[in-house]
Amino acid sequence: MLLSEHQLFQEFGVSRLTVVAALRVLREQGWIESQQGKGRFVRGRPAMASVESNRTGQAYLTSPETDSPGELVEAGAMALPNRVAALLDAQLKSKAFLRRRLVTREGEPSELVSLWLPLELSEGTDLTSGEALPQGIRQHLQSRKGVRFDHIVEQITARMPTAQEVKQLGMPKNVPLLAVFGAVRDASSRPLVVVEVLLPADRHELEDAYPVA
Amino acid sequence: MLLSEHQLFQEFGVSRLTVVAALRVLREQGWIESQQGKGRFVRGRPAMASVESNRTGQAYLTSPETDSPGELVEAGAMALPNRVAALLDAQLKSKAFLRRRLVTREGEPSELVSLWLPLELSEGTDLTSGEALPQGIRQHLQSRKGVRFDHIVEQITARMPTAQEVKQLGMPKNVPLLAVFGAVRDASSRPLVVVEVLLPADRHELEDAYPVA
DNA sequence: CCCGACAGGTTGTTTTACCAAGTTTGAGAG
DNA sequence: CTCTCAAACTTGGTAAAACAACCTGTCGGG
Repeated sequence: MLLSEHQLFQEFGVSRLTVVAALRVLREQGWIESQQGKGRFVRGRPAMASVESNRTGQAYLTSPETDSPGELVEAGAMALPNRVAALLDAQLKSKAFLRRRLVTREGEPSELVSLWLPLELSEGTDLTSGEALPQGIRQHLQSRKGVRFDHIVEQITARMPTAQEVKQLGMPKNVPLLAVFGAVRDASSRPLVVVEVLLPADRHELEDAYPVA
Repeated sequence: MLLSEHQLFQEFGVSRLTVVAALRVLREQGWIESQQGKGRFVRGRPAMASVESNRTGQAYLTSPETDSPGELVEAGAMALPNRVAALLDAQLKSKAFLRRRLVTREGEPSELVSLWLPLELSEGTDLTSGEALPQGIRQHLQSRKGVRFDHIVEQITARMPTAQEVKQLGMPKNVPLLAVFGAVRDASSRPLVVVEVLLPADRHELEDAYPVA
């Protein structure tokens, strides 16, 4: 149990409102809980703090490409796969700019990361060049094109790899792939970019932590 | 741009602090943003509100079993698989209570949901009976055993199904399984329960939405 | 012995007042 | 015409005070 509001604002020489405002922050972050008439109690959440929340789609958009070694395997305008066209609200069989990188970890091919951009969003950016971006993709697009990332709709599926994917990723052909699609949207729900991450299931798994509602 | 604080508290006949408190809630929920000296501006997030956040582990713990038709295929003390033992901080090859249900949708087998409980947590609960629970699992355990769910660590993997799983789920044997492990913990990080959900990848995918940090 | 009223604690919420800090605008000096 | 600067707006934050709702123990009376 915590000290009462009265004790706290006397001890720290501030007003009651200030104490309440501070305790409200703690409550909203989940550290304490309060019961009217009884008091405030430490709930304790060093737990969630030690397990980082780790959303796959997010990571590839914020960290610079130069941080993870890899090789650009494709960059240019391509016809959209159906699923990506749906996520981008685009016509079936229409074209968009594709940038695909094979990321390597410890010298071995590890995952295949693809970025689809509508053509008008790719113009005037460094994404069309063959170089690795020294800046995060999110940072780059927000400053160059004036768009604002707001939220991500993430879909996770599993499927068997194609022959080409087996070759590129150097994986056994009877092992499934984890496929993560992240559709980035702005605040008015307009799709901006789609990221697809292909992970061989024998070498990767996804982990995330979240509070119970 | 919104009306200024001055205009708002005059119009609604409340104090300025009340207006500010209300606007703070809107800001924390992402609807508006405020700039000191300029004003408050609608940011607009009907988007995130329309896409429900949908965590797989969560769903199976809160909704009652009687809501989803299915059949109990296993209930009793079992030796723990290695991965589950690790998630429960238990000794390898130790035993725990297993409750496994085959959930059916539209008359067809759809997913396999397994619940592992340490033996001391299963005592005195209705989970050991063969009946479907009319209450959510979370509700049941919190009231019967006095434990409090705090957060979930979720791992997502893909693998090929075993022969038994192919038979139980009535799925093709060359289609991978999406496996979701949810380790439920209390506020001090002590593991309470592990849920495993097995989803045939040709019929299921996971979808979730989250704000860009 | 039991039970209800009451007092004194707690948090929840609002009001009024004041000052600080950032932005914009326009009047006046040059 | 241009520049400077002050005034008037905005949000951000604190102080002191009051009342409401809730919990818990104590002190009675039955």
